Amino acid sequence: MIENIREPKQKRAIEKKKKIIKAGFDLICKNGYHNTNTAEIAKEAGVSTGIVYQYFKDKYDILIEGLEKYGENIFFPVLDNKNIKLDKSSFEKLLRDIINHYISNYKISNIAYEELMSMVYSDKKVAEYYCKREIETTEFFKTILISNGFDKENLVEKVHIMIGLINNLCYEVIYHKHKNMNYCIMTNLVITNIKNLFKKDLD
Amino acid sequence: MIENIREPKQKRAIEKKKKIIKAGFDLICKNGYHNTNTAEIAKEAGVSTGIVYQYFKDKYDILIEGLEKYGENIFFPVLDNKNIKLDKSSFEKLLRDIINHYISNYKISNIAYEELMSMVYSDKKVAEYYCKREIETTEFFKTILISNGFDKENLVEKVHIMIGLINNLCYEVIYHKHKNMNYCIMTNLVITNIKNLFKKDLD
Amino acid sequence: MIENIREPKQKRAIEKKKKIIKAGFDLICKNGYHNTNTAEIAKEAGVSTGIVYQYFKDKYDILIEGLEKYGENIFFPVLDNKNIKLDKSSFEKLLRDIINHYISNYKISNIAYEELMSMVYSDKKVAEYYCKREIETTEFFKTILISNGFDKENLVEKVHIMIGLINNLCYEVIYHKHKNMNYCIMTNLVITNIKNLFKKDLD
Amino acid sequence: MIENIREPKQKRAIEKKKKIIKAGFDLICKNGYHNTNTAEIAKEAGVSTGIVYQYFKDKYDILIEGLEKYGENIFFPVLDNKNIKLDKSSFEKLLRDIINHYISNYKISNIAYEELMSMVYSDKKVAEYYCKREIETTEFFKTILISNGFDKENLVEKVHIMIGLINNLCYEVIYHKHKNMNYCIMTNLVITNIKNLFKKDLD
DNA sequence: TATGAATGAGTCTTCATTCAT
DNA sequence: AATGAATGAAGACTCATTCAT
Repeated sequence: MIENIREPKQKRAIEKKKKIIKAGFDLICKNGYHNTNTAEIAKEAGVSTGIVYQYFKDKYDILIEGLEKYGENIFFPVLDNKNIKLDKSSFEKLLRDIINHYISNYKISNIAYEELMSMVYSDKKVAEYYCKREIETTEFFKTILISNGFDKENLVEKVHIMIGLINNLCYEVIYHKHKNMNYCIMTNLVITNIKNLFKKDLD
Repeated sequence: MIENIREPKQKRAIEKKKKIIKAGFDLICKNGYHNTNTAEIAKEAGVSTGIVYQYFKDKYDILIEGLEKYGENIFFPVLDNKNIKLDKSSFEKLLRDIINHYISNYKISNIAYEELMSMVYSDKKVAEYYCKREIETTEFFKTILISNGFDKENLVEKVHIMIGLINNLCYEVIYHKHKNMNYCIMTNLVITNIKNLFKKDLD
Repeated sequence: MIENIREPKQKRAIEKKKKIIKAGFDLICKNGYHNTNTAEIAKEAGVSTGIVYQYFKDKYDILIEGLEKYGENIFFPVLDNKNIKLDKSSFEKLLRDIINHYISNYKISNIAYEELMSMVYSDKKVAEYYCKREIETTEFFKTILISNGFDKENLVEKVHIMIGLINNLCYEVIYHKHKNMNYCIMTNLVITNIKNLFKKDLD
Repeated sequence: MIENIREPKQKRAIEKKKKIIKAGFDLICKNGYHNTNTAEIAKEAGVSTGIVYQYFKDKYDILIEGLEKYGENIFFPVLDNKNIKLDKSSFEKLLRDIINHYISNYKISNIAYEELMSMVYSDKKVAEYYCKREIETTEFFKTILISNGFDKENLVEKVHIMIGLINNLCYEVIYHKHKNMNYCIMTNLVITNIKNLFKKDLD
């Protein structure tokens, strides 16, 4: 078989491809991969069903491209580098900012988050993407902490734990699956916990 | 409409129903819900497709019954109550036991775990089941800790964080998605972390 | 193949067969032949599914036996012979009695009537039964009229037309599919019409 | 949910849709709704099963569209307006023309007629269609009669009875379920009967 | 006689993908 | 480059009937 997938060169064609990615990714995030069919995607994108298969190998391909393009906002929301100012006294402030940032991002895209998390556990490429984002995030925090004089020893492990704690917390706050939990207290506990991880660096 | 679902009364029939649940749940856990069809389930269980629909409303129903029956081994593996001995000096030992127990259980059923976690994020009833198990586990630890004199204040929140930490750790150990991580160190960090949570109780 | 259908001899067995006929016929009349399954029939009759096939060749057989047993009340409701008194002056009264009798019978079993009429047009045996009832009814009226001195000439044809007129009228009255029709006038017209048929006999 | 039914735009596609309606309606009329499956319809129409569901919601939809398209020839066959000339002396001639027209039409489509009549009694939409046709026919005759100076009083009722008489007669002639009936005499009786209905107008 | 468990062919419907224009 | 028509395999579910006990 010849490789039939075309990379659009013309401006209008590029726009079209983008529209398909957006429409497909949005629908999948909203209704799930299995509940979204290509006809819907084409309709939502305002194109014919046939054209979809000139730009994408298959339905799955749309998801993956969509993920690459929009996934950043959904898994481990990126922080604005410039706003991060960190010294020992402002560490707690930073943590609270991160938590708030995550929560407000998750709130916006919580349906997408659930649908994609589902695929993290069932699809290899989505899992890889999630992992990549996690590593990027880890690296990001590592860099910041190192440049602020934190000890490099076991830093990856500490950051990983930190991210896990934050993620768990935020997920709980957004979906509050457990009725009898006080999120204010939980947040404080998590922050204390993280500060304990970096005790040496903060003293 | 008539209620078509029959509860088998004969011994052999009850066995057959169990076989269907087992076959269905196993296949779903192995290949995913969408990649498992009723014909396969029937074949694997050694029955006809028709009988499946006499004992179950639909394919989904098989999953849910399977989950109720076998889910305990997959989400938050249950600990043998009798082996738990806890005083302040043995707290760390307990944590290590839990972690090892979780890891060895997850190792056995890691494919099932991933497939079901996928549904935790996409299916309401599976999500509810997961949540139920989480609450049961939380209650279990709460009870133990209280009966050993731990302070009740914020105990739910602390245990929840503890479980989150353990889960994250074990997941990472099993799947080690991140190459450059030292699990021994991570384990120690997590244990220290948890001990810090209960600092007051352990002094 | 051996003929497996058993004619029940024991009293209890005969009762059972009757129950199946009643349950089956009732359900078919209520929900239609295709929307009634044997499991329902068995359940409604309070017997097992297996036993059904010892008394009946198949589902269809139940319908036919039911029809033989209960059809009289549904197609061309039978008149009480003894109450019929007819002389020339009371002919109109008789017609009105018949019409009222038909209407009150159809009212009771109108759902059954529709379901069975449906089968009159699609099933050979039901059609035959309907036809048989029509002939019986024709004969019944013929006999009465003859014994009251009506002319035998073309009597079958006249009675057939009469029955058609009455049936149409009653059907319309029960279901009144047409909004703008005055049934009182229609009834009078039909009666006049029938009296015209037998003009010679009534003068 | 997206609206999945497509209205074909290309010429060939429109043809195909028509073919499906024709094939489906013909098969249903021949074998009955329940004895016709979509695969057969598709095969008869020379298309794939998939395309059927792009043009029709379901099998039932095919029937209804077929009915709208071809039902006129089956229930209450339409008369050619231009050929109808009516004055008092030609009334009987008109009646005989109608009867002959009905009989020759019914002869052609008698199997269809029976299958559809079956549905008139079991299916709501088919019943509605039948009723609509009956009303249209009533209106048609009303208009003609009025324009020829017939009295408007009770005209709907009279025409309804007339149509019933004709229908009954023609049905009997086609299917002659009763062996010992003289159709020539019956026809004459029916015509006399109808003329009696409009006695005032014809004098 | 009786039960109810078991069968499996049959049906409608969906949808990713390809094709003709 | 684009359309939308067409494909057909696959899947969930039903139910009349038979079988084992």
